[in-house]
Amino acid sequence: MAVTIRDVAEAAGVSQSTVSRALSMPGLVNAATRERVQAAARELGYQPNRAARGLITGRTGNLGLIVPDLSNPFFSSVVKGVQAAARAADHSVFIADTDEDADVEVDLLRALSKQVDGTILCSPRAPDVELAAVGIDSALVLMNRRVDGRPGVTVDNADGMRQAVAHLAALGHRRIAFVAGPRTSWSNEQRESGLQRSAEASGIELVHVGYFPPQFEGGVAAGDLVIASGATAVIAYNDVVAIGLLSRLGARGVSVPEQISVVGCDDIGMSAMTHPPLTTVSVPKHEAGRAAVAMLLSLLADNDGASTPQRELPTQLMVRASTGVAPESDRFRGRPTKGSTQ
Amino acid sequence: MAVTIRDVAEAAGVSQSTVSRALSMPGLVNAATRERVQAAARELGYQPNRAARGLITGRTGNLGLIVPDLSNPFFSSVVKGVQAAARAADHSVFIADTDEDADVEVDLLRALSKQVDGTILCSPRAPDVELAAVGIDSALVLMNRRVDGRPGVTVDNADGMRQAVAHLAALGHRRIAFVAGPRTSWSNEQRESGLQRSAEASGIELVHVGYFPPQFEGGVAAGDLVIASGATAVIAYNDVVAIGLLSRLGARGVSVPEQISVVGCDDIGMSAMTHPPLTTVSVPKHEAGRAAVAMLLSLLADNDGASTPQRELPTQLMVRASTGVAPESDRFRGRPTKGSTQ
DNA sequence: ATGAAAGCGCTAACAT
DNA sequence: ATGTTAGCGCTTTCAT
Repeated sequence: MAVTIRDVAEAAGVSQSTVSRALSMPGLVNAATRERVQAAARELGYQPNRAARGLITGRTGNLGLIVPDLSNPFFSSVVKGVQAAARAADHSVFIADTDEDADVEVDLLRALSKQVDGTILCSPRAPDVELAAVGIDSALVLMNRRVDGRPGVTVDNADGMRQAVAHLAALGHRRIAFVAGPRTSWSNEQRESGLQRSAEASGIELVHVGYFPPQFEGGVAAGDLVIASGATAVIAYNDVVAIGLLSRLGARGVSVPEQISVVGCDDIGMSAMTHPPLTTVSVPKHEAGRAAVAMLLSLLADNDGASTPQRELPTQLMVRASTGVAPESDRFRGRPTKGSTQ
Repeated sequence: MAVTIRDVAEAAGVSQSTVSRALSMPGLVNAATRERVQAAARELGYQPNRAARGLITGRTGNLGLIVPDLSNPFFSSVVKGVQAAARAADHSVFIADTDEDADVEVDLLRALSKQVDGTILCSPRAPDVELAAVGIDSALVLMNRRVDGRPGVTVDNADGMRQAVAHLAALGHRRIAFVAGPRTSWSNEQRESGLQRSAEASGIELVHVGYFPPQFEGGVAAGDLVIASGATAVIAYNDVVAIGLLSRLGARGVSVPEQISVVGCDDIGMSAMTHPPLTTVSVPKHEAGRAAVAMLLSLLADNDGASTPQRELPTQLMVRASTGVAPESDRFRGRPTKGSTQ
């Protein structure tokens, strides 16, 4: 059996409560006894039983994190940020993956909420009304989503798109394609509308080539539509899609950035390593994760359930080699190429 | 306050113990009362408090999973398999990421072991002696590692390599490069030695181009060495590295598979979507995750701490377009190409 | 088959 | 400043 608070109390010659205080609220005990207790605890290798503590404090010391797809590097970065912040605050985190399924999302949220003090719901796909309504037993912080009445951490997607458009416009592009992500993604919506506004403001023609799964294959599938669109530049919902796009453009023999410039979003690690390296709107993933944890913990600290803090983090365009000066015409299109798989 | 067993007991007009039995060991109570209790529980939305239950049973209902790097799609697949199996058995899982750091690994294992019934340590990088020695409070199952005295789930890496070599040999390749993964990776060691044996047996010359981080950039870095090696085919430690390789080969203007054939390992989703699609040794990731959970749970069930079950899963070569007939000579090498970044 | 009672390890009043 | 006591919600003897 593991060593309990009682063993420590006996070893130190004090009562259980003193041990409890010496360990949790050191200020409340005499320095001498405190040290004696701490020494005994250390010597015996005492580790408080979290279940027992939780039973009385009503806190589990656990956080939940729900993401649409762990295999998307964007989310694994967020996970790492959350993990780090949680560990620093002596909390553990349950991670769940919804496989992009909005229904699973709410179910998981309900299930998790029994076992954690609070949950971070990252890039939820469920509709606003559901998110506003879910009755759960613990705190909830949204990430990459703004819903009235719910605290949340977001990034300035619209400004990222503005930067991207400004960059492409400066390079002479006048017709830009957009490969959208899931319709149910708030980030996609934000990016799409931000893009639209910026394009209008700069007199750029925007071609919406459709909604695609936010995965490599989404980009591959979109590639041919992008080529057919006649655009000289394309902005993808995220880097994973942009990389799929790069792959398909390569297969079709279209060279980047000579014939088409490509811009991604998120700045996942791999995007700096592709050929060519991907120009992308960088999102502070770790920081967003940390911010969400901080918000959750502060919510738990001052338990006035009414506050719904919001925090928006900046985005930053990273200019790399996948974007370049616009080609003078689109004469290259339609020329059969060696790499073509058709 | 949440609804407790006491509320259910009152509502059903029975004692707490009866409620407990009706819910946990339905066989022990009268069918009539059982239904009454279950109805009451359902009506009140009763959810047993896991902390309270854990306090008495000594089980938390939680599992731990430690992986080297969540952003590697291989591990996110494993995670998904583990999650699914755990959920099916009504367990939650704590996931931790070591960032490929062997020291963090053991620390995390110790920390986790206090809060879970058992832990799956996936692809550990720590040395055998440490793994054999760690004294922890809960069960441990290794994955992708075989250590005496520890239960584990592995895959037949050597056979996968044998299949790959046989495939390449049949295509006429006589000189094969190998891009190794981390020296501390057991899988790498298995793949390397399996490869060596198969190459010898088939009279193939094997060129070891060095050890690389198991990431996209590892493959990029290895690319030039592979080209310089004079090999007509290359086998990479895993798919992520192989994809980095593909990228670098493309940048250097070396065409795959015409000039060099490329084989990966793991069969991550993306590998079927690259250009060209990647021939790879498929590893049953989900199944391995499920198997590890099953092993862990069975270990927990019959708590005779002595048994150390081992399970090995098969691997399967997936032949795709990145491998082809060996070029007749290596005259292509050194020719400057448009794609070169040098 | 059911109930009463003890207690898992801990913290939080309440005493001293 | 420290000790005593009473539970947190549940399972599990032990009675009945």
